[in-house]
Amino acid sequence: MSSGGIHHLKSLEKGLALLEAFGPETQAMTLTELSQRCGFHISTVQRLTATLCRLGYLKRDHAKRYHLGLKVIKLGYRVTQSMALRTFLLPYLRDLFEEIDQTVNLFLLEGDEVVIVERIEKRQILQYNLHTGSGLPLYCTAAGKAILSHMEEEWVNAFLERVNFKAFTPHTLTTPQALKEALKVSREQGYAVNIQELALGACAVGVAFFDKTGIPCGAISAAAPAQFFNMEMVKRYLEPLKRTAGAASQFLGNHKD
Amino acid sequence: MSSGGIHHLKSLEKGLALLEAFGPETQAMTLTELSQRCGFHISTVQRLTATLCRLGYLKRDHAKRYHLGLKVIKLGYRVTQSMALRTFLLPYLRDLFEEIDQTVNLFLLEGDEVVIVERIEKRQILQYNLHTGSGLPLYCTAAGKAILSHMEEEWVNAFLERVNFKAFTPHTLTTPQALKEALKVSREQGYAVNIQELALGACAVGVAFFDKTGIPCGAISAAAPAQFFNMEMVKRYLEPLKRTAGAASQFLGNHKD
DNA sequence: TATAAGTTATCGTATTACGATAATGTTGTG
DNA sequence: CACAACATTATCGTAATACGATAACTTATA
Repeated sequence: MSSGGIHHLKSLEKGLALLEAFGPETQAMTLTELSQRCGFHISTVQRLTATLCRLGYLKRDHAKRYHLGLKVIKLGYRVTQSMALRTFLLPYLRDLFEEIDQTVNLFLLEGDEVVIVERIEKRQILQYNLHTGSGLPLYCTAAGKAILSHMEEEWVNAFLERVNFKAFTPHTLTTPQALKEALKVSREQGYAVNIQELALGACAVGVAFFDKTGIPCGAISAAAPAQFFNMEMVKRYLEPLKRTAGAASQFLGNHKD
Repeated sequence: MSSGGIHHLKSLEKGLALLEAFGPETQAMTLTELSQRCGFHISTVQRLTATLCRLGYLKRDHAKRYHLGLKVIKLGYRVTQSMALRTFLLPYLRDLFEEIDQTVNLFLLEGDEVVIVERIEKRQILQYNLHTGSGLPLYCTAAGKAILSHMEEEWVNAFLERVNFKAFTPHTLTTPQALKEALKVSREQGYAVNIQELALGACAVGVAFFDKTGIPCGAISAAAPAQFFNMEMVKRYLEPLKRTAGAASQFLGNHKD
């Protein structure tokens, strides 16, 4: 009984941890590699992989390396399909995209990051490796800062305690002071901007929306290349962004989730 | 020890089954609903949901209904990120999209269906609810028929035994005979077409690719609205499609997975 | 071919997940 | 408002199962 609640279903937790061990750098792993990476006994990994393979969540190649199976994608797809907010907002997002002709994102707060739940991407030379499911830090994204700016000070302070600032670019805010100041401005303005804080060349404007208890739980953002980004543009995007975020808040307020 | 292999990690299997219980029609479920739907004892469901909530795979709203959590999306995202073939093909697919200016799809065979692994969608009036992770039948998709057409006859016969034909449109092939004939033509041509067999107004051309053992394991397809679709178009798309599918086959041949 | 490393199979034991039941909380109805 | 019906949470003894050590076997490496 190590951590957390009273019910602990170990093998379920371990099985999911095993799936989470895979990533861009670890596409294929052998039994022992998995055992080492997860810190599980090799017998345990053997049982886990056997079960997961049988269910289609893992595949094994002829070199006895394990890969994630397609069942995992299908599972991920289930979420977007079974998310009322996303379904509701989809037409609004399409309208927003048509109106501003820039990449638009729907983010939801998940722990200490924002996760892309829907993204309509403008095709251009510079393509980002962002998709539904991508998790991004709060402190260097327009969506994240928009959410933070509406959080209670207590919450923000606790967040600042545990966050590990990383300078993705020279423009990334990496001190609690700098971030707090930026959040104050954002709060007053009702929107947040990200000017090349996460990636050079990438800018965005984000507006938060709120659940029925008034807590910011997500944001809509519009992204644009740095060379086209300016205050005039922000002003132009602001009204449609606020309209879309407002629709989200309203939906969450009426549909008691 | 009901079915399958010797190792059976029940709670892992049940936990994943629980997640799979969610879908467009079942976005939010209570404990007892989940218990009924999955056929698990309520105590079991209680343990499963507690564990999954703690791990972020489920969320519970104030009405005590469970929803899929964002962790599931993130997990799904892991697959596409950790799939060598997809990473390799992405630029080819972008080129293909530019060249033909139609929606292109990368499908992989998974059981008796094809799953979209990557999709570059042309924006147009008619938008389909298809995304990465969508699973589609083999017998009424260009990709599926392209794969089937290169399968050994034995395999196809076994498939025809177990498949449950459903007429999505009046054009859907719903008999083994009709399908077999179509597959014969496809095999000779080296590509398969889907003319409004899955959805009215939707057509596609698909070309299969092969793993290193020569078994067809996926397909590239190009989709177009029915009003624009004709033989001349197929001819125009064929060469770039074959080129892309060829790249996939070559990749799978060299990278021993 | 010899040696090491990795994978699969076996098995007794301690742990854990199971499901019945009871207690508590919630919702709907007269 | 009180009662009933239902749903959720907590408790607990037992049976089952997941655990991990070990051995047998297979595959890579020098």
